[in-house]
Amino acid sequence: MRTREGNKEKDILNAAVEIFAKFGYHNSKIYQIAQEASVATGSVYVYYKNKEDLLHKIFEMLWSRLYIELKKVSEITELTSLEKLDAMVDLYLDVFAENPALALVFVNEQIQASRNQTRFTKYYEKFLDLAEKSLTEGQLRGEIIANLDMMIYRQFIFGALRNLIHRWAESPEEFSLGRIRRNFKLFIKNGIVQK
Amino acid sequence: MRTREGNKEKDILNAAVEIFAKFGYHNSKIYQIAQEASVATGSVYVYYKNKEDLLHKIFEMLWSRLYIELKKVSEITELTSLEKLDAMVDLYLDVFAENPALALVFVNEQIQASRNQTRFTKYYEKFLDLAEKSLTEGQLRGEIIANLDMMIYRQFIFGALRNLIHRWAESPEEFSLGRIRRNFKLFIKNGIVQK
Amino acid sequence: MRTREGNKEKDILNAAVEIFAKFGYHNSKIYQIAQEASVATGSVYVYYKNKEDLLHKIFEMLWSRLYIELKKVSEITELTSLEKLDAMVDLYLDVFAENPALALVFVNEQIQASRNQTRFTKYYEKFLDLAEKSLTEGQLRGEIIANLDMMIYRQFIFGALRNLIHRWAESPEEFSLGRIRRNFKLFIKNGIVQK
Amino acid sequence: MRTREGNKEKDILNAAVEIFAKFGYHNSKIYQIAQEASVATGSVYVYYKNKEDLLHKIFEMLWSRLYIELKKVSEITELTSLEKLDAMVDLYLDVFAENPALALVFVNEQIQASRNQTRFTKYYEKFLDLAEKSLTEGQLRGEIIANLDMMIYRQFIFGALRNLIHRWAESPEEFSLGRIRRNFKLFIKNGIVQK
DNA sequence: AATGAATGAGTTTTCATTCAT
DNA sequence: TATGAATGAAAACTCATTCAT
Repeated sequence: MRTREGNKEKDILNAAVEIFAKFGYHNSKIYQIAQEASVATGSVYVYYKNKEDLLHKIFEMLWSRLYIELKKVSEITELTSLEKLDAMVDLYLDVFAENPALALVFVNEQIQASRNQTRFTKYYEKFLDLAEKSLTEGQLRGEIIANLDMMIYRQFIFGALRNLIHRWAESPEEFSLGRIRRNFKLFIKNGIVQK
Repeated sequence: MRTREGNKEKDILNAAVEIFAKFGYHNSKIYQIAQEASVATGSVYVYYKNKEDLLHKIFEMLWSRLYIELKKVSEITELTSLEKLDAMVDLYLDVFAENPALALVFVNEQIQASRNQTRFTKYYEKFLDLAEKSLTEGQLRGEIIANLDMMIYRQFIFGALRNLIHRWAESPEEFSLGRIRRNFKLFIKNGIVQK
Repeated sequence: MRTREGNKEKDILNAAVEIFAKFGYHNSKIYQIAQEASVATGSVYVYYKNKEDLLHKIFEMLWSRLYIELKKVSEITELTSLEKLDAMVDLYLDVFAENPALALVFVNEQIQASRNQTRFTKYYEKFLDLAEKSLTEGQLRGEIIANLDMMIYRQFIFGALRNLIHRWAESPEEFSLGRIRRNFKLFIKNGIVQK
Repeated sequence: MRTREGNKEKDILNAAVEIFAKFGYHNSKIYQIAQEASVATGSVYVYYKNKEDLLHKIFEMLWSRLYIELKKVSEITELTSLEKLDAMVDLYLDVFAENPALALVFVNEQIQASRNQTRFTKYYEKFLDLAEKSLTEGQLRGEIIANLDMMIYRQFIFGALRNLIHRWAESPEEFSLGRIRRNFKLFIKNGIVQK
């Protein structure tokens, strides 16, 4: 619970992030969110249509941020495709860095958020498409192996990154973001085989 | 004693897997599971304490199978550590290969299954520990790079694998297991950089 | 649970007395009674129509015993009416003396037993009627005060006796039957005023 | 805030008294109570934790009233101990006089109310202790026989009174409170023996 | 007669959502 | 807007009773 200047709509969404992160979407009660936001239960419904809407708004906010950032990165022409890949990992981690609760909701409730709602699948695909584009450029330039199964690869790195963020959000002291950042970039590029 | 034509206990568990996979744990109703298993609602409670127990039994069955298989693989002395890593990926995929619904439950409900239940976290850690052991051997033999952050790496591959299984379970025709199998092994070992 | 020679019907009824005494009628489960009687759940229904029937049979057995004993006492012509009153108290206590569990069921479940069943009210009235007859004789003989409101008085002593039996059944070491017997007889006859 | 025309909390408790009196605690359904109180089923749970809580609140209210009244009586120094005893009988009857349903619940559900709850046993004991104190004073002043087994006696009169209240509540026209009041006081003090 | 697995009607309780103020 | 009391639909779970063997 926080003292606030008066942006109830934002307060409620932040509260929802905290509560969803703590108990999971289905175990969270609207009155808990209201309490966390220091508003009355009914006020939640002034700003949000229903419980599901809260979750959707969280994902919407998140995906649009991710997409905007990614767009920026993908448009920096000075970067090699491998540098772009690194930059994408960074932006991804940066979005969550300030807010572990948000990371937990993102990781744990993605399935629930997608149910009855194809919007996020699209966002998600758009995001991966953009990432893929950079990689394809890298192949043309000979920086990346030519016979890369992109469809598998993008799910590969996305899953790996998601799981590491999950670990970090659960125990930030054990899995520091810096350590994740450094190693992740190595793994996806070079693998682990001793040459 | 009434007839017991089939194995109701098993039927109910299989039905639960189907229903959980389709709707998610929280959106699944006991009567749906009963119906799917062609038994009365009350019969579910003859064999299982409650809804959560159903989920736990599914995970128990799964993890014990995974662990047994992994143990076997890790004890084959003839394999190099990289071959072992491949074998582990295979066994993991093989467990789910016959049952996409099971894969979906495993991937989507892990968090719910762990709540109020530390048992599975242990299984999971035991599994990763065993995998890690093989990798450490590989480092000693010079097959794997020495400066590998194992703690990050094991979460890296586990997350990647989980996500790929998820994609496959959702659309097996798009993401065939063979394709996943082949590419995954390449990625984790060699990365994607053109040398 | 006991080992028995083979009178299942009786075993089940005794088991019901124990379980009803321990948990109360409504909190008792048929399977508990079956277990206590070392029979299968279904066997209870071989001998008794349903749960309520068990309770009715217990009360039936009890009231018929009480009534038979009372009849005997009331027919002993050598006794004064005050001696008869004492004898009645004794027979009442004697019926329960050997079986505290039975006493508890009798005291606690009387209301439930009477619901949907007027039979016991009749027994009960018959019992009190017979007791009343002895008292009326006593009035004629001048042993008992003439202006006694019998209708109130009989409920008075019945309630008092019931409560004392209850106390005894709950903690026999604190409220011994002998002590109850002795004092009860004094109270109903002489009161407590110092003359 | 929605209108609160009456006092719903009190309405529900009163409704519970009526329904419990009519059907018994275990045969009463929450929706019956809600209906009797003209509220929705869920509203019962706004004011009371669960069904058992309703019963507890009834007993709490009752015992505290009884105890307060008793305290008052016991502190009137002008009364002899026998007069105090009479006054106690009066207060006891007065509490129920206006509400037969309450009397029935008090008499019939005491055992259920005590289960999982020692609070009421304490109230009950405190009540009897206070009554006992008055009697002991009477013994010192020579108003009451010295060799009175108080432990038995207090259970004796309590049981008798309870049963008479029960009869009255069931059929007030047959057992008028006035008649009970008058006779009860005679019985406990003087017994029935013609001197 | 005896069994105990199977049944499903019946009830409590929860909680997202509404709405009068 | 903001409130929070009131709602009632929905679901998990219980357990007396049945019945095929």
